Amino acid sequence: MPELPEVEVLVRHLEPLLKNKVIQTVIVRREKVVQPTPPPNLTQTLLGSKFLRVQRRGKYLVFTLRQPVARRDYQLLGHLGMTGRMYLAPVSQEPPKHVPVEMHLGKLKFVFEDTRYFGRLTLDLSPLDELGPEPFEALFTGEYLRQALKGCRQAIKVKLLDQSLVAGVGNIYASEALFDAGISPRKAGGRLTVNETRRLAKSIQKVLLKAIKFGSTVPLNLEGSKKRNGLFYYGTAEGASEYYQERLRVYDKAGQACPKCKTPIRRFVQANRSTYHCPRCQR
DNA sequence: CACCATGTTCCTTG
DNA sequence: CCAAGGAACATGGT
Repeated sequence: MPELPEVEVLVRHLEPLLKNKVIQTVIVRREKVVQPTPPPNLTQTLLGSKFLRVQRRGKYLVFTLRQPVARRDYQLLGHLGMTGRMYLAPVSQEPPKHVPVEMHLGKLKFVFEDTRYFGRLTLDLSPLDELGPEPFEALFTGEYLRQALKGCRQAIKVKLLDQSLVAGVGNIYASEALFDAGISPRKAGGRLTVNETRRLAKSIQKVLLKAIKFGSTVPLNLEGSKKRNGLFYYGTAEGASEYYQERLRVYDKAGQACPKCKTPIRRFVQANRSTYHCPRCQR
């Protein structure tokens, strides 16, 4: 489940559910997911703490908690990796196969499920220091991109995955944004014209915002116990299939007609990841 | 068995 | 030190 829009939708979903809940039990089943915080350290810190708020920064979830006794506020950092999910469930519910961390909050429990264990739930906030601007903050403009890409010889698609350039864009929305802007994913970052960086900044915002709106509109299945169907990758609840159609325009659509010019969409590999584009619309 | 998968980090090479 | 490329991490789906 994880690029900026998915995390944003999840954060909005979790915020009211977690707010003011007190942690009564912490279960760490996979040390790796919590590191570099030692599990006993994490458990000791969290026990008795109350959730104050849930926010997003890039693809990270930032939980603010309060220890009532010490009267200390602190933050917990979450990341979903490739397959992470976070949701509330009845304490009595049977835990699924891969749940690295679980916290009991009265009759409900906060579940961090992650089949591949690439995600994180830790007290180490240092990854936040490496992040570039949020796509929706005022600083993020075509001019910013132009400056930041100066002298860059790496392909723009690959650069968009660099979280220090912009925070939150991942493999799906990188292809989508470049398609929307009509820019070749192969073009070196430093060779984009002023016009192109302006279009790209706008397209990134447009594509992410559209996805957030989609995720806030459609009934989602955030527990994700069902399989994904490739159209909305964290899965929708029943009866949402009509919304599916136009969500993504090029990602995972190799061989299908480009929505603008009908040329078949192509897939190729950059930096070990799939890129999708229209060879005619994106020069 | 082969290849693919929403992400990040580490190791090598130049 | 920097940039770039590739593999590793771990599990599951097709």
